[in-house]
Amino acid sequence: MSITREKILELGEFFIQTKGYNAFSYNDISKELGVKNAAIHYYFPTKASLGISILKNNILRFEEMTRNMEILKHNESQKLESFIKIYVKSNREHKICLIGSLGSDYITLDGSVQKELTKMTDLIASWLSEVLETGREKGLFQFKGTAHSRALLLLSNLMGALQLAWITNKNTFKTIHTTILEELYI
Amino acid sequence: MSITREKILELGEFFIQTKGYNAFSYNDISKELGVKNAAIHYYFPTKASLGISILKNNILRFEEMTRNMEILKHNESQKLESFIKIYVKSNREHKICLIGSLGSDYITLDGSVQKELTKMTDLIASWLSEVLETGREKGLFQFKGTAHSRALLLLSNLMGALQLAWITNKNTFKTIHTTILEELYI
DNA sequence: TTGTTTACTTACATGTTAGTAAGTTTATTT
DNA sequence: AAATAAACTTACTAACATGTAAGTAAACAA
Repeated sequence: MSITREKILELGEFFIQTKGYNAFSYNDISKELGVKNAAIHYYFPTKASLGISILKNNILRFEEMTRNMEILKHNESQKLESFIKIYVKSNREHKICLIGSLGSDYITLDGSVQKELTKMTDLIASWLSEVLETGREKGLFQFKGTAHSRALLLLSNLMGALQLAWITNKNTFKTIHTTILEELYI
Repeated sequence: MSITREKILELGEFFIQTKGYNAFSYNDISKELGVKNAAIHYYFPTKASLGISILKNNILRFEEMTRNMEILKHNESQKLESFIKIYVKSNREHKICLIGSLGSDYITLDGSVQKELTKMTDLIASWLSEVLETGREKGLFQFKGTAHSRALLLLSNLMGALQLAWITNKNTFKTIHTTILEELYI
């Protein structure tokens, strides 16, 4: 409910997606916010607590998004494209995926943050899996293997594509994005 | 030629692939090696210089590997599988890909390290692209789109899969790995 | 044998990090 | 009007980071 708290979460997420978890500090956030270092500790006593809150926030937003898709009666193609749009937006904003960023720092994360990251990843993979399976049954998509393995393939692809785009710049992300869809649609 | 120098490079690479570039310190290396901090600075004055040397080393090893494949007259399937084997090994050793690890820290890297990382990535993508194209012409592989876009897709997939495997543990990597090959082979 | 180079160590400078304790201001409740 | 709670700041600590300067012991070269 606090506006400062919300801004801290927003900035923390931004820094994870740009500099990475281990490269950003409470000072980066406090400077940007125009408060002192200790003010961030007031809301999030430890960096792990901030990490957890950012992830919990993302889980809630993801659940809200998928709930809305059901209400708006999106079909599986629309659902998948909405999901991919998140990555297209990240790429435009020169950010990488939260999962990808925290994933590559996994070992250095506090166990509590690791747990939340795993939870979020499992949630997304499960949802994707269901969308792919239903879409295939309806004849919207075509692919070999299980929907779950396809979901993991897609997720790792989007994650990796954002990172590759940083290194090679150009339109690497769009190239990969297009190739994924070309293969999936009948 | 120096054995200490070689060991520093080895340890630096190991730490990048496990803890990440920003999470490991010269102290991590010196402790492991049984020398003092300043000894690392003797060989690599700055962390960026160490990063560059690790990447240059990897480029040399990659070029040697691909050269050997030509000499041993490997076909494109064998070439591709040798490449993928690097990732299978990384997964077994609980390491992520150098490109993926440094890629997600890209913004925080010194420009000189960024440049070397881009060079290495372009080299690998180009080689992969050629293998895929020739393999397709020979009827070994099947895929839509350009070989270059397929190469980027494959690379981002392998990169992402290693990171996802850390988060979800289980046999995520093998699942993705199998799915990639199923799709590529005729 | 003397000088130089190699491969370090000791010791330190400087900055940054996560985190804490105690105090202050402002708003809200009793 | 007094007490309390929220939202901070000030001021600090301990640890660790990258990096440097100066010294040293051993090997090697002239």
